[in-house]
Formats: sequence, C-alpha cells, structure tokens
Amino acid sequence: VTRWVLHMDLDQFIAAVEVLRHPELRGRPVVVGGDGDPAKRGVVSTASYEARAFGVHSGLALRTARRRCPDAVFLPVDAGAYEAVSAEVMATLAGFDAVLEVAGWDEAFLAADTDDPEALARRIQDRIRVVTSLECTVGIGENKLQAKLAAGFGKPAGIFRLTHESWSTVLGDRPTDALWGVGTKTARRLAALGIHTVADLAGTDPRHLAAHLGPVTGPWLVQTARGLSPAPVDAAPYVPRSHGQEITFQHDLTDWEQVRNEVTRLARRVATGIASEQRPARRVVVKVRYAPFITQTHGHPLSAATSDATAIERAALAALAQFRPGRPVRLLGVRAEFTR
DNA sequence: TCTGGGGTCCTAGGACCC
DNA sequence: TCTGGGGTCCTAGGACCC
Repeated sequence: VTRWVLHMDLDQFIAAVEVLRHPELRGRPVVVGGDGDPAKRGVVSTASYEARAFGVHSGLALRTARRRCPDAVFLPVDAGAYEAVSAEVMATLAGFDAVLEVAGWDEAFLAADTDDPEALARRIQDRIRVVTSLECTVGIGENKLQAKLAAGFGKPAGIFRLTHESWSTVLGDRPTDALWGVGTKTARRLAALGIHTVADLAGTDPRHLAAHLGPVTGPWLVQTARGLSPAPVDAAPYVPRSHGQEITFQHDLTDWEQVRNEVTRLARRVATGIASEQRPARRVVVKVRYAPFITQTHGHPLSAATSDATAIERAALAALAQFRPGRPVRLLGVRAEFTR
C-alpha cells in the first residue's frame, strides 16, 4: 500500500451554509460579507457560484459586488454558524482511518495508506454529504502541496489526482501565482527576473533566488515549483501564536481622544479572548490604518508575561503613544502575542 | 478591485555582546 | 586608536492565506 495525502475542500462553504439555512436561496446569487449591507465598507467573504458568474469573488468590496450583481442576496457573516457546521465536518473526517490535519473552517488534510485513494475520496464526499448536506472537492497527491493544488483543479464536487509524474504536465506552463504561497507581488518580482511560468521557476538555481528573495523564501519557491513540500500531515492540535481584534470604521476617526477610547475597547476584548486561552501574552501590537490606506504598527512588550486586562490595556495605550496623531484613522487593531 | 478580519511566516536593519 | 566578524534578539513591514 502507498501513503497518499488527500485535501478536502468544502465548495463555496460559507454561501453553502447560508443556503442550507435559507433553502429558498438555492440557485440564486448569494453574497456573504460584512454586516450584509452592500452600501457599507466591507468585502465579500464568499460568493455562491451563481454570484461568481457576475465576477463577484472573495475579497471584492461589497459596493463593487452590488454594482456587478445588483440582484444578489447580501447576507451578514455569522461566524458561529460556520464554526458549528465546520466542527461537524471535521468530526466526520475524524471517523476515517487517516491522520487528520484541520486547516481552517472549510479545509483539511488527510494522510492515509491505501491503494485506491479515489475510492477513499468518494467515501469522504458521500459521508460529508450524508451528515451535513454539503458538497466538497477532494484533491489527491503525494504531499500536501500536490493535494492542495489538486483540489483546485477538481472543483466543484470533483476528485483530482496530482503527482510527481503529472506535475509538470499539469502546472509547468501555468503562471507562478498558480502555486500555493505565490501571490501577485511575488509573481511580479519573479517576472522581473525573467521567471514567468512554474517550469521557469522549477529550473531556477535556488541560490540565485536566495540572493533576490531571501535565504528561506528563494529556495522554498524553487522547491514548491518542483512540486516538493516536506511538511507532513500533522494531527497535533492547533496552538495559536497570537490573538487580535481589529475594526474598520464606517467613517474615519478624526478625534485622537476617540482613537484612544477605541484602542482601549479593543484591548479589553483581546484580554477577554486570551483569558480563555490560558496562555499569557508577551507583547501587544497596535495597528493604525490612516486614510486613504496607509498602515503602521507599533508594539510594546509586557514586562512580565500576563493575560491581565489592565496590563494589556496599558501596553496597548503605550504602543499607541508611539503614533503621531493627526491624520484621519480608517482602522484600528490590537493584537497580543503569546510566548513561543 | 477604493481595498474585512482572522491569522502566519519571513526579511531587513539596528542594538548589543563577545 | 577611525575600526572585524559572528551570533542573537527585537522591531516594523510585507506577503500570503482562508
């Protein structure tokens, strides 16, 4: 038997959960994001396939989404509902004879020893459909990178196998940002070096790229383009490194006293959040995004690791004191970092 | 594309030490 | 005295992902 890695990816997860709760929306364009008001500042979390046909996708401004698809149903994000369904899906996956790594609300990796990974993939799809009425895509690979990318090719509701053997045929001619971990910025930097496709990147000297993109990132990019990823599927429970809260204001704040008040409120919410973690914080970082979209951060160490609300509040205000007041503020954030 | 909110990891530069 | 080299830690910013 062979060890295979499977990547389970729920299709249009957030929109699908909303359609389950509101069956009359099935077949209609559904857009979930912000507080459900497309006139406000906010972005699309997930759009149903019907809405995607109008060019609406995750990350798009809600106002733009409404312009592209005025007939869409706009719904607010209801994290609690998605968490509950996600937990059901992951519990279902835990019933399979495989190493399970949860990779977010709507994704998981499974490592299993089998001679027929497609059959296992079908059983996973059937089981999830029976238990939750949700559709998913399963990617199959020899490592997590291959399985993850394979799922993208299998959508929606499909099964796709990507291996060392098929890697360069499937991906070689594609642009570098087809890879997991390569976005538009990195793709542009690579293009400036004459590297346009996955095959170009796979054939690049890792040392050459290290000189341009850093000692870790450079060689990592080349390995990724070759379909290699050493990280095994890891069933260890997720241990957060930080916890934060941030808020974008519908109207920019111009009064610094109000900025201080909002930072205090966020710090208290962060303190409440980490109290349940049972892990003390080492540092507090405050983020300020000035209008139009200029972001700065400043941190303040906690003299002793603590989860005490007053200490976190004081550290947040000390961090805020390093900013220069004046320009209108669009967003504020407070994040507490745990000891490693 | 006028750009959320939750995160993670890497980079580069400065401080500091031997 | 006009200035090494290496290691580690901290910080702010950037890129990416869901």
